Amino acid sequence: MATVSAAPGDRAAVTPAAVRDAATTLFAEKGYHGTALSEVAARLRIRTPSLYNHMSSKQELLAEIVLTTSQEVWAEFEAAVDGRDDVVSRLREAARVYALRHATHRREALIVNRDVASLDEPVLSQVLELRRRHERAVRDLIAEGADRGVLVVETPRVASFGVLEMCVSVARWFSPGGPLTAEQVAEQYSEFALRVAGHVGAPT
Amino acid sequence: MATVSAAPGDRAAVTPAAVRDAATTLFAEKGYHGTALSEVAARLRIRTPSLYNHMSSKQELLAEIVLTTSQEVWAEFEAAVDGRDDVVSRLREAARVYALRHATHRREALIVNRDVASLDEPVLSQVLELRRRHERAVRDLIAEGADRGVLVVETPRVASFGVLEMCVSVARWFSPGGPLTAEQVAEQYSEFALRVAGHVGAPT
DNA sequence: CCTACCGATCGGTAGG
DNA sequence: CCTACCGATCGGTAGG
Repeated sequence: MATVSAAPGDRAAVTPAAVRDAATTLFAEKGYHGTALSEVAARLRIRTPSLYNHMSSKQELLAEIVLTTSQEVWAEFEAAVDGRDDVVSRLREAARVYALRHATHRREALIVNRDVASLDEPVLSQVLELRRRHERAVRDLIAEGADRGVLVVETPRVASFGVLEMCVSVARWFSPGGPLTAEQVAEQYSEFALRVAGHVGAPT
Repeated sequence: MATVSAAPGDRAAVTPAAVRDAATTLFAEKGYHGTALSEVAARLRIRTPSLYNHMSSKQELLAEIVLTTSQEVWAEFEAAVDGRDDVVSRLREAARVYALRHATHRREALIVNRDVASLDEPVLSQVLELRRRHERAVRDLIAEGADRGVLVVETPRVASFGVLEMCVSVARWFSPGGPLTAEQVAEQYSEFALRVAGHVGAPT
């Protein structure tokens, strides 16, 4: 979805998805509070009040972007670990899909990490709950690996933050036009994750 | 410095440092554009126009916070690697001081990473130059270690972003009231950095 | 999809 | 350090 009808030189055909896409680009670039709805409208070549034919408020735009992203993150985690019994390969895949998402959905990732505190309730609580669930699942994975002796960490909680936040930060430096594809970066990061978690024999 | 005269129940004695400290807390919490100067003033129990006895603009507050922090990061890096010839111990110390800073200067770190794009020129360029210098220095460290065979990485650039951004993210989860001290976290993160960089024998 | 317009709030100044 | 006040801009509504 998305980007389709938000192309700079595009004509008419504004849709809710186009408004959301324009908002996503601008929120990612300038932040939620740093973006005026007049800028979103200008990007779509319409006047500010016309936006209200496609959305109900600025806050709703933010809520949709952040909640959808957070739900997808959790769904991708579940799909990644599903059917794998080896804790190391579960961690590897969890890190891979998380890093991959942050390379392929950079705008959404930047918004989630920058503007989550600007959300109104009840969406804020829903998003924080999804985030906690993901953090806990990764922490449990690392703790289990440590118990079984296949991972070596001092503090599972610290290692899980190290792993997760490292993946998140891909959104801050990755460029689709760069020398590496999103998949290649995700592959390297899944390896980094195992190294941070002290996977024996991980180097090389 | 700082926090001293910004205590909630405090009386009078507003200084430039107190204004900057109150702004640092609020910018970190709500973002630069999400913070009104009236909130900074309220925190100091004065009226908004009185702030102008201690600063010249909201933008100047941001510029001071971000530029000072960026300069300190570079100075700390130089001090950390100074006098060490072993590339592994240089990387370890660089990661340690960077992680330590992000545990001890959480507010400033959050502002730098969230609101750097809101800076006016010429400060924006100065800050980006300092950041590039730091990134390049760490990348060179990892590349040198790979050349000498003491580190094993696929792409030094990717590994250096992994290491640096992992350290940065300490600001997003560390709590001074938690079970670990800033120094203990920094120690674990310096170990993570060596693991990511494929330091042979790093696990355990 | 538009023009016209709203109250609220913003950063900042005047002038003491 | 204050009150009084400024122009600009914000998100959003009325009404077509």
